[in-house]
Amino acid sequence: MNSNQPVSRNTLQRLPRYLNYLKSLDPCGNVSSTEIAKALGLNDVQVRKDLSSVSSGGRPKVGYNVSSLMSDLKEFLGYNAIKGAIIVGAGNLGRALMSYRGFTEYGLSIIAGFDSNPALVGCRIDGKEIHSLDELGDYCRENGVEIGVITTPAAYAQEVSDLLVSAGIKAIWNFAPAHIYVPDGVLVQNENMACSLALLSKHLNEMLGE
Amino acid sequence: MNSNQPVSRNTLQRLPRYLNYLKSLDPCGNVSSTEIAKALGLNDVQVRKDLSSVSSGGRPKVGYNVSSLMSDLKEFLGYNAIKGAIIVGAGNLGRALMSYRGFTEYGLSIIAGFDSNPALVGCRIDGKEIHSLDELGDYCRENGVEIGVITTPAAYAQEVSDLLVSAGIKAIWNFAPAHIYVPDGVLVQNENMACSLALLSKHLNEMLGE
DNA sequence: TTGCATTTTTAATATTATATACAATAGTTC
DNA sequence: GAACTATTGTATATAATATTAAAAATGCAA
Repeated sequence: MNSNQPVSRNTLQRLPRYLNYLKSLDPCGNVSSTEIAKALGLNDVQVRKDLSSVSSGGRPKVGYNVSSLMSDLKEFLGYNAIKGAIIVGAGNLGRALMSYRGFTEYGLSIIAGFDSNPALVGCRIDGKEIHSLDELGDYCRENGVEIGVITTPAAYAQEVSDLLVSAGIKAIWNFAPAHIYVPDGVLVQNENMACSLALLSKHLNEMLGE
Repeated sequence: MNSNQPVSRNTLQRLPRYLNYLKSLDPCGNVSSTEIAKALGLNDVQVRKDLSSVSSGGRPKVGYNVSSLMSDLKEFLGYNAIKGAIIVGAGNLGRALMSYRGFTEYGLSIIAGFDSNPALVGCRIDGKEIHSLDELGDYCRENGVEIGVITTPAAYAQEVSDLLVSAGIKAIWNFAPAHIYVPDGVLVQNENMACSLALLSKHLNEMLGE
C-alpha cells in the first residue's frame, strides 16, 4: 500500500464502486481482479492498478481477501474517521438527506440543519435540530464543523456558501443547481444531478437513434 | 455545430456546468470562452473545444451569445424533449425526488411512483400517484416509460432492476448504494453519492494534512 | 518435485485528454 | 481605411490514462 502516492481523480471515483461490489460478496472469501473487472465492466489491469495504491496487495492464484480489501478501501477513503456536517436548506431534499442514515457508512454524519424559515426552526428531523441561519457561524465554530451541505434553491446558493465560508467551513457539498464561488482553500463538490441526467439522457438518445 | 461527432464523457459532464454558469448571466449579452473558463476553473481552449461540438459558434472579439448558447446546450443535452420516468421506492429520498420539480429543466418528468408498502399505495406526492409494484409492468408498457429511478434500499436494488428491465425500461438511474446487473442495451447511471463523498473526503484530508 | 494453470505485478504501447502555440476573424480606434 | 486588440478556431505538443503484452509468483495436482 503506497498511500503517499497521489491517486488520480478517475481512480478515486472508481474506488467506491469496488467497495460497493465487495459488499455483495462473502467477506470471508477471496476475489480476483478479473472478477471485479468483469462485474463492473472495467479492464482487469486497471482494477489491479487502482487497488495497488490502496491495498496491501493480493495473492497470485487466490486474489484479494474480500474483508481486508474492504477495510483498506474504507480506511483510504476516510470512511472510518467520521466527520460532522451541517445541512443548509431544510426543504424536501435537505430533510431527506438529514434523515438518511447511510452517510455514516461513508464517514459523514449530519449533526444539524439550518433554514431561514422560522416555521422550521426548532423542528427535529431524525433527532437533528433545525436552527436559524443566524446561529450558523457560532454553531460551526463551537462544534468544529468542516463540512457544509447546501440544499437550498439555486438563487440562495452563493449567499449560503459565503456564510459557510465565513463560518470556517473547509468543504462544501453543493446540491443546488448553481455554480458557487469560494476562496482558495475551500473545496466545492457539486452533486450535480444535471450531470448524471445529461449522461443518461445522451446515452439513451444515442441508443434509440441507432 | 457538428452534433454527429461523438462527444467524450468528460466533455459531456462539463456541458451542464456551462449551462449552469450561463444561467447567472444576462441572456441578452455575450460571454467569451475565457470568461467561462476562468469562472469554472478550466482551460479556455477546452471550453471552446467543448462548445464547438455543441454550438453554432461564437464571434471573434465578441464571444458567444448567451441565450443562443444556452438553447444549443439544452438542445444537445436533450432537455427540450421531456421524457417520462417512474420512481421505485417511495422512502424519504424517493418522495423528495417525486416532489422536486426541477427535473423538467433537465428533460425529465417523474410521472408516478411505485412501492411495495401497501400503506403508501394510493398516496399522491405532488399529484403523482404511488402504485403497487404489481402494476409496474403494465404501467410502463401502457405509458411507454423508458426511464426508471431506483430509490430503494440497496438490498432490493437488483430485484427492482430486474423488474424494470422486464417492463421494457431502457435506462435506470440508480440512487441505491448497490451495484446492479442489467442486460446489454440497458443503461445504468449510478448517482453515486459515495463517489462524491469520496472525492470530498479525500480532498479534505489532503488539504488538512499539508 | 515438476509441470501447469491462475493470478498478481511490472513494463511497454496505444489511446485519450489537456494545454500550448499559432493562424484567422471581426470589431475598435485613430 | 489601416493598425490594433480581443476573441475564436485549429493544429501541434505534452501529459495523463487505459490497454496490451510479458514476466514473476503462488498454489495445485500428478
